[in-house]
Amino acid sequence: MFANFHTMKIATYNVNSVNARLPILLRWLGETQPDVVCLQELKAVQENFPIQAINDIGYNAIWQGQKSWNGVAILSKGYEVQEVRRALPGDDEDEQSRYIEAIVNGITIGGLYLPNGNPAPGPKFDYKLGWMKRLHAHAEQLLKEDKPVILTGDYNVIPEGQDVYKPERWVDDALFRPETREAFQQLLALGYTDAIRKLHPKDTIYTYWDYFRNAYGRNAGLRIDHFLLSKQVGERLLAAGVDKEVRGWEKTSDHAPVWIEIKD
DNA sequence: ATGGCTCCATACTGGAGA
Repeated sequence: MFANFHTMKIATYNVNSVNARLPILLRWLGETQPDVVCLQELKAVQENFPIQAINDIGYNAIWQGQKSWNGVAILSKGYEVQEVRRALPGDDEDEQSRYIEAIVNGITIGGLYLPNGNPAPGPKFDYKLGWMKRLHAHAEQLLKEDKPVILTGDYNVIPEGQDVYKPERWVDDALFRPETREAFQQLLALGYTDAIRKLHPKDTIYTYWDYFRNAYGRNAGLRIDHFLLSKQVGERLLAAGVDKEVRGWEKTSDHAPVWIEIKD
């Protein structure tokens, strides 16, 4: 007999402007039908989020916009998106829209857009490390609640050398510096699992290719969009991957969507 | 080491991204 269970598909996608990317976003959602989606880099103020077009294909959403940059959203088809917070705790002065959290089908889902941090060292790198410290504290707090947790989005962290096409070129970059990688490892040490690496420990897997020099055609990429799963979710993990072909579409983002499937 | 490309802003140029 086969086990009788349903699956739930959760995706993350840095769209690099939700309005510039709307045709591609709608096409990808229509083709892949994820149950839950976290979006980053909306690059739209709150009232310019294309909620009508998203509702029209069956998704509901919560989002936190910002003028020009940043912006995050959580979408779902078939589940209520129960908002928990729309900022990362720990700094009331931080006005950048980089974190949103909801309970969806009993799972706490944090959608995040971690700061880039370049140039490093400097104030932007300090902001990145401070943000990671706040994320660590919040990630630890979430584990104390009796709910499964998924923290997903654009981490702007290259975890290891195998996650970048030429690691020696990135040693001084904010995405790959020792402080950044150490902070990411400290998140995992709390008890979170890197879903892609758990299921594909040796594969070369990228989620981002820059717009320059035919980076996608040469597969000169980075793995910087991640799924961190609490133990309760990690035990339910069935599959994880990257919708790499979307990066090859016309007028596409520099990131590709990343997804997991879990038992429901 | 640099620049290549794409997006937004009140725009014919600059900042940010990674």
